[in-house]
Amino acid sequence: MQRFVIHFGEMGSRWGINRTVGQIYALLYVSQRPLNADEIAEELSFSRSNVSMGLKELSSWSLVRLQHLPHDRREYFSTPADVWTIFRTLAEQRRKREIEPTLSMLRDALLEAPAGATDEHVQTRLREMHDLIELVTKWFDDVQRMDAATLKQLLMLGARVQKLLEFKDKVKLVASGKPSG
Amino acid sequence: MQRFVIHFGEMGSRWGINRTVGQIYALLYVSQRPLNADEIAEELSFSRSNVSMGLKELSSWSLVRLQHLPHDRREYFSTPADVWTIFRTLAEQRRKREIEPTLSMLRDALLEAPAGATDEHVQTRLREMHDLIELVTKWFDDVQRMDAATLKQLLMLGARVQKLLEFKDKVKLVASGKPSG
DNA sequence: GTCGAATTTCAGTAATTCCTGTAATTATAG
DNA sequence: CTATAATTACAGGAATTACTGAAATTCGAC
Repeated sequence: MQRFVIHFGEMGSRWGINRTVGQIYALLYVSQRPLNADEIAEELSFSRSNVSMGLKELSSWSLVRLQHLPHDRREYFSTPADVWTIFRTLAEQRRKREIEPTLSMLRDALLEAPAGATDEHVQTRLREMHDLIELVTKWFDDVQRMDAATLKQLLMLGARVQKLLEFKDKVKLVASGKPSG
Repeated sequence: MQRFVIHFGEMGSRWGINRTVGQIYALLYVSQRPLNADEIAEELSFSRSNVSMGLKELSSWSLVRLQHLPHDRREYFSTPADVWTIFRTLAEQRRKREIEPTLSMLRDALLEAPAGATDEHVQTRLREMHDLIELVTKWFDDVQRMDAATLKQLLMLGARVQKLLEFKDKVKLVASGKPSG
């Protein structure tokens, strides 16, 4: 557990979230029961206020759940029990914070009238990036709506999905009366 | 172009790569021809040595290509023309630097003998995370080997892949002689 | 080999980000 | 409403990261 928490803290810093936040999340993730801020501060030897900031950050990412225990007015925090839920939340939030702003910046830039050959080339490149991001994001969005079981099935299919795609094409060709190649 | 470069710089800092590196990459991405370090330094108003460091960083991620022009001993840098190539490289590198270390940390932790109920719960959680990451990574790996056209087809299929999966199951049932549900 | 242009290294400084303690705020039990 | 536990905001210092200029190194032409 020690190692896991520390590793997560380090990974966090490679990622734009800071060490503290990473460690808090890791601790909540492995904890058997919800923890309050004092317990977290104690366990990780962070100041109480640092923990408060970290929890606020995690809340803003919708990555932690806040709950109250009977006869205790302190706030207790936990992570979802299901890793898939965590995965989805993470993807959704990153999309909202990083992908969407980038897409709208690209769209804006593409609306401007190009002034010369250089501008035109720039716009071509921007459009390529825009289209790629949009395609990948849309797909992700679609896939995310699937229930966990279907999603898992799709993932486990792996590269064999290619066979399935080829098969589908064949069926289509047959149905439309064309000879299969 | 201005805006694109600046946006990329800011996005970079949310990401663990610094502003300078982000901007250099963005500039190379939209540039019509390879640029040398002096040109980059000039265009972005960074010091020559900062650019050198940035390019080194980008090289270590295999994100830029180095080439020489005839009768010019300076080094010229460019990005791949194809956005899909960039996408793949990025995914591959992040996997190597972030996913693999995490996976091996998890595996190590899972090999340890649990000392008590708490440890057992921790290991359960770690295993859940390990399995998820491994599944997603393996899938990504598979998919990455596909040619661009197949990949694009798969992405464009989006959620309709679910239909395809259901169809596949039906075919299997029929083939094995069971009645379809 | 020597020369000189191009690149990199590195030490020091600037800038940013992180973290803490204290003070202020909020919320609830009585 | 009051008392007090719990949480949060924030200023300032600590730590980290980014950036620069100068010196060192590399590299190719001659």
